[in-house]
Amino acid sequence: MAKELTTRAADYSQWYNDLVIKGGLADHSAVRGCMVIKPYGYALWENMQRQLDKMFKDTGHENAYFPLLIPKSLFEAEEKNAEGFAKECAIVTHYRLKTDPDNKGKLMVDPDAKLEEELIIRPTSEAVIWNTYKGWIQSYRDLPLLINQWANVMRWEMRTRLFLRTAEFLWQEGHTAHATKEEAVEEAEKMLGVYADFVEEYMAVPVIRGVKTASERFAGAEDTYCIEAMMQDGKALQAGTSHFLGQNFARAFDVQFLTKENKQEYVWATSWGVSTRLIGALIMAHSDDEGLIIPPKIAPIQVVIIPIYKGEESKAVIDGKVNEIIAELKALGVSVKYDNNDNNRPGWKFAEYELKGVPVRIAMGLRDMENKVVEVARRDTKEKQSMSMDGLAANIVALLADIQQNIYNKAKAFQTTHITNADSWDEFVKLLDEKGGFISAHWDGTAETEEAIKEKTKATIRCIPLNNKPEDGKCILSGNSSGQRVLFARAY
RNA sequence: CGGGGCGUAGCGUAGCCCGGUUAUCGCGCCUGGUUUGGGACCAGGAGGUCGCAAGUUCGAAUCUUGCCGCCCCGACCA
Repeated sequence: MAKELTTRAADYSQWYNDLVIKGGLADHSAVRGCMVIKPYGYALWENMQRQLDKMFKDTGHENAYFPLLIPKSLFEAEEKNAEGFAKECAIVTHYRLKTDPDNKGKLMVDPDAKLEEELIIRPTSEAVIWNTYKGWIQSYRDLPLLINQWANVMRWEMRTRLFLRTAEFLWQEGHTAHATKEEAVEEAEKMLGVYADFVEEYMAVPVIRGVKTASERFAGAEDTYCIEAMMQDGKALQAGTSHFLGQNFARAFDVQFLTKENKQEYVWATSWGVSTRLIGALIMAHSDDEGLIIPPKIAPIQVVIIPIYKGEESKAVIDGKVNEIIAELKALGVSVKYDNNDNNRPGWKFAEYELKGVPVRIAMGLRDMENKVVEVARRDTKEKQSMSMDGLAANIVALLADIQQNIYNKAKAFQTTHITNADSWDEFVKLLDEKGGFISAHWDGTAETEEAIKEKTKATIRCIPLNNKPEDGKCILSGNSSGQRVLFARAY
């Protein structure tokens, strides 16, 4: 890599960009703040998508699709939500171009084709979805309504970063309607659990489950639950959110239902989402200076096989044996790539697949064939070992599981050593500047103090952990009494 | 949106301050050959609106102005 893993912001950004681009995941695009996701990156997203989708369906949700464009009048219906997103909307104002009479070969916006009402390119779909739900919900029998959408959204962010904050990004957004408050809160918490399970089990990134403070809440929500992950430079990243929306959207879009008792009531709502930002989290949590490290459970390629041969004849012999191995691996559900491309030499391939983060590499030459072994290298530790061809596939499956666990353990150890208690202001500031990570500290619960801390240190309250234990203490800034610690960090 | 940097072949770049033959080098690409256990070597070859536009000049990659785009830092960000 061009730059080494470091915590200096500019160098870390360079390191991160190199990983994304050289790892073959994505490119910068010529369109402001957008990116091109390359086939390898998209395959990774598809694997994540497939697993998440399964988990959503296992919890009773169905997929649907809603429009990209939202009429301004709909968008502004829920005031807080509209206000929260107003600053970062792209807006469609015209529907036609025409040739420019003053500029040959160029096109201009046709002033006669101005829309009467502007259309907002969705930054999130609550408005258009709740406007639709109004027509779908009449009775308690229509509830709960549990729907998810896979879509792209656009937010005109001032500053963009590959995968972490692009102007256009891919995500899923779940939008549910319930008859009771309790059921909606339960749904929001349940989906947060689904996210946490996915990110920890499949992406091997440990997370803190928590709830946001009022000032960090989603625009239009009553409560925002989140999972927070720790990156290798000591900054936190919000990896997913789940919101209890109360009856805010139901009131804004007049979504009422008749109860068993024949009473009109507003429904209770949730929304929840994760995006391609998860790929950014994956990269920054695991990768090293040699390139990406992708956990086996979501890796587009789990095993790459590289033949080492001299001349066409030996290549044919090795091809034959490798095809047997591939068949055995595939039978056990392992995704394999055999790179017998003659254009690149083995050393080049070794480096290439390390950059791409392929978990296991098998190399086989004539020497190995004679001894009935292969050379197996694991990406996470870079260890190499000789493995017998007898029972190879089963051993590879076991190795993949071991790698998955090891990647998680390493990230977990990093997270654990980067949650530090601070009991005084000086300690708090020193930790932020010298160590980073999550800092567990007492806070008096006021928005003023939270804002003041952010102002002084750029650290925000990432969350109040769900499993928090009550503990008496004094706020690190104001000195007022506090009943529990909260997690602070500088964040992406 | 403020500050900084950059834009020259597919990628990375030299040249620019101080204007002057045919625009430099590396990687990649094409052809042939030798190679292949950690990013091979030799020989030959192809590839350029120097981001766009206007201006200054006998002459502009180089100077001036405007515009466009990208990256980094900050502000902003559920």
